[in-house]
Amino acid sequence: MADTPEPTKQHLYLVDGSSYIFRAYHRLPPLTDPEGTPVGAVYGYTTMLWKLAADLDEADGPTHLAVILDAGSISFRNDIYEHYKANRPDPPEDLVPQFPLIRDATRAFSLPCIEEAGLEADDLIASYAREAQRMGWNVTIVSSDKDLMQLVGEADGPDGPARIDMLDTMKNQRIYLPEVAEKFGVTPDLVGDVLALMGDSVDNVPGIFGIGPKTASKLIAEYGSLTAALDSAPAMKPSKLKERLIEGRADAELSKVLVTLKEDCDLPQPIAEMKLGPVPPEPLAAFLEKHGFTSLLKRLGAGNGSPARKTDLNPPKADKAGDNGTGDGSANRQPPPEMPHVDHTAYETVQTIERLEHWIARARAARLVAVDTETTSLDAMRADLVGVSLALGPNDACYIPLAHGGDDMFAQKPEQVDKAAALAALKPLLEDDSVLKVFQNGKYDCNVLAREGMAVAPIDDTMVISFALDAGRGEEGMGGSGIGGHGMDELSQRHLGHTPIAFKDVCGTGKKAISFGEVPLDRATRYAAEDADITLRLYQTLKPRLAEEGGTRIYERVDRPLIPVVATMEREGIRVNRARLARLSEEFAVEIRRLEGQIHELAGQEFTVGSPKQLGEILFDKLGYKGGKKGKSGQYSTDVSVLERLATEGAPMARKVLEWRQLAKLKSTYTDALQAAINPATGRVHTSYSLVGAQTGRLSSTDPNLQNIPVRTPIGRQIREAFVPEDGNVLLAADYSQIELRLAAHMANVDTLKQAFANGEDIHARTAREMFGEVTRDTRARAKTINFAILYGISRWGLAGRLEVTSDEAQDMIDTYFQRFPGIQRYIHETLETVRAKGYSETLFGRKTWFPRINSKNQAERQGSERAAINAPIQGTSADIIKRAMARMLPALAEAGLDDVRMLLQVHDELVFELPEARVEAATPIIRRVMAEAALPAVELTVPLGVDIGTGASWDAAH
DNA sequence: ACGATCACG
DNA sequence: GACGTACGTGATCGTA
Repeated sequence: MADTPEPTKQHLYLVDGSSYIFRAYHRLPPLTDPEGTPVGAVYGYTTMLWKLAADLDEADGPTHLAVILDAGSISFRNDIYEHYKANRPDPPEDLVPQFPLIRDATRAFSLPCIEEAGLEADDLIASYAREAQRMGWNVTIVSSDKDLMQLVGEADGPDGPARIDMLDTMKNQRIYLPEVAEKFGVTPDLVGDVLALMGDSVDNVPGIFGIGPKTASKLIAEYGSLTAALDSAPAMKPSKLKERLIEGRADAELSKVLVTLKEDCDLPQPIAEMKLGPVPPEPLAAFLEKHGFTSLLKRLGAGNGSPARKTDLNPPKADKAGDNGTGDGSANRQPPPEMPHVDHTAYETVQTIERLEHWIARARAARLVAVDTETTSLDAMRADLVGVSLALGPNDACYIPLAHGGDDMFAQKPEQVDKAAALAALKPLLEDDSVLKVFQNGKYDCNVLAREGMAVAPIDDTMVISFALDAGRGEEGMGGSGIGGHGMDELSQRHLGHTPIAFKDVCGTGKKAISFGEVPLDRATRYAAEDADITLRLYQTLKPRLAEEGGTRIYERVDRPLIPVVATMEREGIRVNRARLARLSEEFAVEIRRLEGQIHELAGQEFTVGSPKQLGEILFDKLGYKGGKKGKSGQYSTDVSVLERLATEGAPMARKVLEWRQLAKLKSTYTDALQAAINPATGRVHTSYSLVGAQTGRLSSTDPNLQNIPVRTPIGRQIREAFVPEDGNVLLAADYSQIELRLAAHMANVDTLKQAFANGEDIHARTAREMFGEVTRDTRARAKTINFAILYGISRWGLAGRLEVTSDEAQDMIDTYFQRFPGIQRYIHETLETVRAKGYSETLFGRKTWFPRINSKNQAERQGSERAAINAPIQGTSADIIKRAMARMLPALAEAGLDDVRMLLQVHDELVFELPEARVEAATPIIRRVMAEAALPAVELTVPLGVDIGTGASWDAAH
């Protein structure tokens, strides 16, 4: 900054090389260099160094810089505690050869690289940081290791305060006191105490068992230190926590020693030698050349100089040498062309109709515009439109507020274009056939805009593109959100190296959350325009990959056409009979209370029946039933299989609990929740389908989930009776019969099974005949189990458990199956070979599912991936087929003049329609044909696809 | 926030 | 030598 006092303060950057490389490895695609050496992590590391070196001259950039590495896996901490870091898995195979390359890369930049046997990088960093601080320098630690957060803060130096902060280059985030407080709830000097209580499973620091981050922060904040907390334990009121603190004291004290950084190491190299200057280009060029980092090489050449001279590297525009080249998700690809950094100040707030017309005209001319809507709710059927943002190029984006300032008619509202006028102006653009609208999760925006009277088309969707390219590649533990690693924040992080403004930072969370319409326009613009900006950047990054990586077929022919179809289904919704649900709720409540009384009586005490923990203790400890098995959580298992067994062994309580559970489930999950889900405006229930929720390509359904409405028991089926058509209409349910087994027969080319399907046989009976020689209730049921086991990737023990036979007998059955149905074994083998080699499986229509853990050294993990990989092509092909049917269905019906047939629901192999009773006869053959022929012409199956159709006055009756 | 449980294909 | 055993989902509850 111009007003920075001279001379500039010295600023030491300490790069935690070891931790960076691990994170870069997991975040970046598996690039290889021309010789086939894996270099993805090294590439990430190199771009980061580049950027840091280029920041010399920046206001807060480095004047001095060093990379600190771990010398080995053993440190002085192992003398204190032999298990320290003992549960670290070996690094992945393709990361190992990259470790030495880190030193090469650092040397190529002519930067000092420091390591010391017996010391961890953290200790060296701590010692250097403190020394620099004593000299009055500022220090930035480039790492996200939480242990290092202990160092953050200011100390008095010889000429004013000297500050230590951290920089997380993967998240592009500075870490200072507020960030530490947010993570640990305490000041940095107490971070070690928190860590000592909570432990660290990655480093195998024990902590105190049963105390996690939340409890640890609370205790330390409350008592002021670890010692004080431990000392206060005996005086606490009796509780689990008190016991744990007393029993775990030694563990905590040991942990404290382990997490405390050694700040007085001898410094292997003087700090003065870390001065950052122009980087000599020759060694760097040689390194970049050797590993095929051509885009960096080009940048080096074009800049005609070193990365340490920022001005040499960059075009005149505000284009810093970028952290946006941190990977693009595919092997052996060039990083995308450079994009300028996201610049929030470049965005325009559109507040007049003239400026709006200007943007619309530019969008028309560009023929491509990224669009994002801001609303009051995540539920597209209840959301009110608050504003729209548009992006035409990087940093070339605007936000058009439409309803900021709340509902209060008299409140002072910010200047904004009249909503009706703005929408009228936008409508022709959004409906223009010749202008492509790009969204991130466009189904949502299209539904919101549809409710404003707009049929937005054509559209592209970066989330759906990402799914076509990278299903299964997302981070672990992303399930549940329904977007499986394809959300905007993850994509931006992964492909652009940029962390967008978080919604919660704009609107807050919990009770203090405000609606987007309450957000001041400047902040709203930064957030909203950034979303459109990023969507456009993602599109430019991801779209080219479709063609390069064979994703076009699945995206253009299956997933993309489905977006408006599913959007329409969501808007249709389905009618439910509220009174009927309410009556069921009441009946269930009565029965639940009755059962609860009986259960308490049998237990001889009151307890929470819904608590598996308490129930287990009652059954196995108090009542003394045998065979209680505790899982890894130390709890008895009380699931159906356990309770069924107890019931047959004569435990009356078990049967009662099973009934209680069934009713409690039906009431809370269905009869109560469905009533609450009825949309007051439409009187119907509108689920939300995720197009990217299931890695195999299936849809998933949330809010509410209408894909798991009970059907298997008579009592549960009563809930289906509450799903009804409008007066004069009927519901029609059409489902594929045994589609996955049929596909398995085709894909594994099993003649016996194919013939059985061609002849319309009962496939489980046929299997029973082949395997056991005769068809009885029992053999058919066993055959059915075995058929499913095959689809899911069989193991002798798994089958043995289900059939209640020994694992030897199960093995015999598996052998027999493979013998009677040759082809299955070969299919399994070949599928696994391909997945191991390529990393992904493919459906008949070319949908990829990635299995990053298929070659894991962890056997359980690997075998899990293997089973999933056997199933994915079958489940995924089935999903492709019904999706193709859905995309064709309404046009086919309309062509026959049946435009009053509404498609409402999809349940994996079933479609549910609502139509006038008089249309059933005409619609049935069309629906059957579209579904049965959905694979054609792309794939000619060697088995017929059977479709069962029924109609009725409720979903239950339609089956 | 997470595990246990259970609803579906 | 031990591990832990069927694929894919989402909602609810109790516990922490």
